[in-house]
Amino acid sequence: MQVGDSSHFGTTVTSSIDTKLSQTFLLTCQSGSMRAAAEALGIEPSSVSRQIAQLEAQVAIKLVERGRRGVRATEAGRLLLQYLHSQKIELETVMSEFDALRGLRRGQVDIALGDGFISDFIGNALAEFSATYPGVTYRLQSGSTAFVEHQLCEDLAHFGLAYNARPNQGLQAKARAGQPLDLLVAPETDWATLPEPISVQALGQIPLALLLPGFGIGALVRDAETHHSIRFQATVESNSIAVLRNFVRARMGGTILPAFVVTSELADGSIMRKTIDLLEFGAADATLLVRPGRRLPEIALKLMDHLCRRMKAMGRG
Amino acid sequence: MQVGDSSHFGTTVTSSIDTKLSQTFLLTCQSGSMRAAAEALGIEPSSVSRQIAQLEAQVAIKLVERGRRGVRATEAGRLLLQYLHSQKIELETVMSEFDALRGLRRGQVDIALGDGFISDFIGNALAEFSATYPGVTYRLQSGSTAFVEHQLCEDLAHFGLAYNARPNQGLQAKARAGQPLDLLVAPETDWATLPEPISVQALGQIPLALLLPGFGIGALVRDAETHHSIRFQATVESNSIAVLRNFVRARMGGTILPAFVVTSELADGSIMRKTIDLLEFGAADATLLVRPGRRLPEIALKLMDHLCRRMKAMGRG
DNA sequence: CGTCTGCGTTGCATTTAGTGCAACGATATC
DNA sequence: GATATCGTTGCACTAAATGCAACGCAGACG
Repeated sequence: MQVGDSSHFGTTVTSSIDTKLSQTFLLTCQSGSMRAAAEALGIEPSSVSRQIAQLEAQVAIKLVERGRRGVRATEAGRLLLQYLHSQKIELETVMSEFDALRGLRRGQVDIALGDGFISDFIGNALAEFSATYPGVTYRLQSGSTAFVEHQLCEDLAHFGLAYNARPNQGLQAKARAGQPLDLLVAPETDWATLPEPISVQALGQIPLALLLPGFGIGALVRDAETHHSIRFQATVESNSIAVLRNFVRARMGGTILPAFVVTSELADGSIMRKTIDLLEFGAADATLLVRPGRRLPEIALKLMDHLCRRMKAMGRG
Repeated sequence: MQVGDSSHFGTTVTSSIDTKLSQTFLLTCQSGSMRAAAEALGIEPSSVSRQIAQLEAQVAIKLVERGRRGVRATEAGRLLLQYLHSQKIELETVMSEFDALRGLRRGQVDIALGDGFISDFIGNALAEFSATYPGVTYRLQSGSTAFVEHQLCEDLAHFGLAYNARPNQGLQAKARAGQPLDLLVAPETDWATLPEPISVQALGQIPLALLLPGFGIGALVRDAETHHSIRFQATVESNSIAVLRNFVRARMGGTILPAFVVTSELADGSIMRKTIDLLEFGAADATLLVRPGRRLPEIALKLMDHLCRRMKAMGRG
């Protein structure tokens, strides 16, 4: 029995877990295989294997089951993952307090974006915000609405913006802006003189630039086509909002988008909006989602506040 | 503005803090200077300096103020220390759950021991417990009662054993065993026939082996000398309980100790105890202390339970 | 039934980063 | 103002982490 001896133990007791090892372990469990984690980390699979083996030796318990298609966390591994997650949350809190100490001159905000068009919205809203807080890094990940919800539930993003999101899971809508899909056309064209609301039949006569069905908006438009048994003239299909915008400004036809995407063009008069006589287009909205109970960095809160105000300002304008 | 890029940042954003660096930082703040931390870690002061500088670079904020006599944590440093402490607590929880998974075949219990004599008590009580749970490591640190309290308040020990502890601070006494200081003598000697309780005058006639004043018990005895204006015959003074015990068994005289120190000798009849007619000797007790609210590893709880039962069993025996 | 593809693991040569040593600069104390 | 103590920096060196290649293993497929 050893008394007052803190340096010598049976096998080597770790009073703490090495960060590099645990991060590798975390990424491996998330990606499901060592090779995937290795690629993500830009290192060799052998290093991942050794790091995990070393981590297991330190905690003296098996953390992953080596299976046929990759690895799966053991009971102990799940415990450790849970711990690492809580660590990450706590560390974020500390880091945000550091940001506050620095006078908000540094920091990072993770945002999950629904459908591609929102990135344009962010491009505008964020540009303003970024001017106020230079030095802040924004990590934007875009994907489907389901992707946004997943990112939030896993605490991989501080908040998210999604189109037509229903707060099904443990998510809360901080702000919801009615964002009907309108017809956007150039003012000098004949389409600009059509009486509002634009009927479905009239819409069918206009050459349109539409988003691909992979996007929520694109899918919504296609749904309308089938439900009302009409066929739009899709002159252009794209995955880029910029393409649609240029299509309109070139007077080649119209497009169907939420108005806020072209805020600046509406302001300077280069594009005008016209309401469409379709219930499903009018009910669409954009939602700012958060996971309740999560403590966010100060900058993230400020940015959220900024976005909320902006969304409410243009809510139904 | 970067979208979907998570690998490239301004200066290098750390989503987590390197363990080695943070541990060095922690130890440096605790010990008050880099050189002290370096000695404790068995490395050079230059390494400590570099590690802290590196940590500060990673979080991009000054963590310590370099002063004349060592270093002091800055505001940010204190935040980080607080974080590291909570990390340690959470990690201990995880580790204890690992222990549970292993079926309690491994683990570590940190114990703070008041005055040296307690280490003998542990040596006995722990021997039994250790037989039931082999593979468990016990980290025993002994010092003054104040030292024990400090260790507990800083969560450096799971529980503590102290002599004459008053739960002044946020500490709780899990068990308290009356442990009066008795006169211990060999049965075959004349002193064994003295009538109980032994008077102070009679005590003055007996050659005694006493603990050095550095120990709580030793100090208690010396206090009694001054308060009652008597003088004991201190034939032997030592910092070792074993020396005192052997002194008695060699029939050289008596000693003043709590009876539980010589449990086995009392049982086999090689030493006998005699009550002393002194209020301050009778009121002394041993206390098992914990900091309420701290979640302890399962093994620590089991050992505490074991000790509590043992203490109560011999409480006044 | 053998091949083939994916996985994790191991041995060895190389590179990287961490360390020790020594000298230096700064700062309170006497 | 001399001095002792502490943190910092430059440089040579050592130890640890990595990359590369080959291997063992299990399921998929012809």
